[in-house]
Amino acid sequence: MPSQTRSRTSAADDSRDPRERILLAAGREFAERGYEAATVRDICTAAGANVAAVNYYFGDKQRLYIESVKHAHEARLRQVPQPEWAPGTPAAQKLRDFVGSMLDRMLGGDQPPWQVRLMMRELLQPTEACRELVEDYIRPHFGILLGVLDELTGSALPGSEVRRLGLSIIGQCFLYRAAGDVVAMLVPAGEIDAYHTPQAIADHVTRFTLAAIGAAEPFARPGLGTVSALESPR
Amino acid sequence: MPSQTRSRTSAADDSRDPRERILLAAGREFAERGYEAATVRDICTAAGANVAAVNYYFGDKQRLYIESVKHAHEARLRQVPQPEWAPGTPAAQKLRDFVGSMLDRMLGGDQPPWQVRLMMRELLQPTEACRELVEDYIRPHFGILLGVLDELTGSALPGSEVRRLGLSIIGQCFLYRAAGDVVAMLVPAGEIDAYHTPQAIADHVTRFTLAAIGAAEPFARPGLGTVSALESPR
DNA sequence: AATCGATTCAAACGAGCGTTTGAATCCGTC
DNA sequence: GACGGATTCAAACGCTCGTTTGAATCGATT
Repeated sequence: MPSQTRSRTSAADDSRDPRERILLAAGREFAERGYEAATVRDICTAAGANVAAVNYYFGDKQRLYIESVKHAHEARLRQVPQPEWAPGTPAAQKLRDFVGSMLDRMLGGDQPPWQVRLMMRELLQPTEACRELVEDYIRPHFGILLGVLDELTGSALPGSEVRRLGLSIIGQCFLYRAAGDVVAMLVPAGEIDAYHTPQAIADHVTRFTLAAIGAAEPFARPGLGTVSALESPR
Repeated sequence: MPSQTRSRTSAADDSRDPRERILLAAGREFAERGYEAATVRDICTAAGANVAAVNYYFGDKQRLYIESVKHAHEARLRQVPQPEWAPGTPAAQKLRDFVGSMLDRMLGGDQPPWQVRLMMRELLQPTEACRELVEDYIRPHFGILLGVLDELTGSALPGSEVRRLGLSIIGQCFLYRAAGDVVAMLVPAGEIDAYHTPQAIADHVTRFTLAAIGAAEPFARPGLGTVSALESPR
């Protein structure tokens, strides 16, 4: 008899280890449908394994979920390492690199988006796997960003302020990942391809941030005042 | 026999109309657990109604879901109308008002957060109810923001640029709503209450945006250059 | 070739789900 | 007070889910 009807999903599925195959299929399924809606039957079918394999290898569905989140997270870390900067790299360049790689990681087409989608679910509605994800993955990245911002502002700002700057940057990128469908509804049809690619967004976010910090020219020089103070023209 | 064991949830539940009660309970349940995990039995128990009431009034679970999303959306529109500005109000003031009311709507404690949470689910993983939500609720608000930004920049920027500015502002606020739990993990414990209240965030986002546009002082005046320039230490 | 633990399998179990049913109850109308 | 439609109810139906079971199969070791 044939070993199994495989070749159900992508090419990476003929991994020798069935445990690995199930983890992959589970990640995809959980990412696409969510924890409740995903069924172990569908996962096992996609992995070319028997229904009982989940319980044999992972105990139960919940542990499979946690393992698949970790697995996707580790795969992502391997795929997109943080950029290394030569000493003397301008801080503005570092910021552009950081934002660009973050957006690539979130939206980039060179890797399947389901891994990020799975992690996104965790961030939006934290379960058990979330804290681990934050400590291992998010916080170190956030720390790098804070370092760049601190350098960029000449260490003139208190930590709390730098953190808020960092969150402002992440928020701008995050919107495209989390609510990309809605963004696509809000801007004219042809504009997405021209002005909302990862590259274009990275340029915009970097320029926006540099201008706010005072390390680049502002977007406009309107004659309209602030709330109470007045601005000094060039 | 007693009419029913009510008083299960909040005070607004003794609405005379059972249909209304079910809609309210369904909104809360769907917001908290998601569509799949929420059960009509729990919803009906919370609403003080019989299980069959859902099918009697709404046909099936999916139609109940769509109705509850619409219901939450309409209630929100009634609760938080867009601020009106007297003629001559400075654009910077309008921006602050807009951001503040958006954050209040998203995070504010004066109204139950489950309505926004329910709508958030729709934005993140659009279903049938999403397009309607965008057209009726999101797009008009976005239009107001674009108007303020256009005024703020003296109509000097093309529409595509203004839209990206608008998305940058929304993204900064959106992060706190969608990933608030993670934000709380990333900043020191005591800092949330001091620097990440709706008021404080609104001030920060407004200042950040005004600085980027050139309508306020930048956050720092570092000697650090842009990408091509070089930085000079303090 | 026999052995034995590891793995795979088809089949079934029990629970919980959304939904249906048909009778009971309510309530305005005549 | 009898009628009749609207509403409520307890009970059950059919289905799918996660999980379990016990036998069949595999593969290295003796």
